[in-house]
Amino acid sequence: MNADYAKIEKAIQFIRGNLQSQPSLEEVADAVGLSSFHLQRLFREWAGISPKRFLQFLTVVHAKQLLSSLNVLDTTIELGLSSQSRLHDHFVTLEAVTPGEFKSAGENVKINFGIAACHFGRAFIAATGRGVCQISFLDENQPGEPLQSLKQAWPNAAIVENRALIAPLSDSIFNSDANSPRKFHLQVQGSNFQVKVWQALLKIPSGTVRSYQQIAKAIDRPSASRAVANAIGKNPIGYLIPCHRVIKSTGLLGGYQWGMERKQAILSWEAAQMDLRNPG
DNA sequence: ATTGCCTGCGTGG
DNA sequence: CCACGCAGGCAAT
Repeated sequence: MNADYAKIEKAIQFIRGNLQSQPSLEEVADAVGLSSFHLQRLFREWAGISPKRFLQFLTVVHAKQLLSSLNVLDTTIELGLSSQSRLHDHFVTLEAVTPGEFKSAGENVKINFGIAACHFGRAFIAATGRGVCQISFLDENQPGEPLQSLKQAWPNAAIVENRALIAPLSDSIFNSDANSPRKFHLQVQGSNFQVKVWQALLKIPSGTVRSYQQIAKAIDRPSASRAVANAIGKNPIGYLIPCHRVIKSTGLLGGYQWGMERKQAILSWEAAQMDLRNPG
């Protein structure tokens, strides 16, 4: 299931680079190095829908629709009220610690970390006794980076690898099904502003997106879209804090610290799940 | 769909 | 306090 992601990523990369020419399935398959039949099957297994449908989710038009359909309802945003359309979302609580507080109180913390395969590549996951404190997707060119930033964020902690502990955790994060949502507790450090932003992200339902501007409004700092973007870029807990669900107001994706293809993949996958459940 | 100009704002020195 | 850089926005093309 995970080795597939590499292929998916390649396919997305190719499509993004050739948007204007609307590549056919065959061309995409060619670029990835698979037969079109194989690629078709791969998509179905990975996303649950046909490639054609999936590729629609990659377009700017689609993203714009998601943004504007929300605007019609309300732009000032009550984040998180669309609970009926919520699917495959986790219930996440967040415990925030300022860097200052951490310095005095946060010693003798033990952190377990591990790397596990998931739907979107390999994930680096770390947790204290109190909760998850980091989720990063592994860049195979910089495999040491996540551990490095973990150490930097928690300089006084005892950090140990514990695959046996992390593997089931990873499983429950990435493989929970819509009918049995899991509960997670997160432990993060950040400035007040950053924490506010991250909390706002938690209220974006799976399968939908918001613009940076909308998040800025939601935290009552309507002109701070840029600062919001910066804060989002520092999100230490990928996926569970769904920073991938924030895009530019133009419908373009904006950036992603773990790679644009991955952002696109996660968004499209979530859109696909939504689509499966709620066709038409 | 692409480019370039402009901006406000949190962050770190 | 100031300078910096940013995962943005918008208008012009």
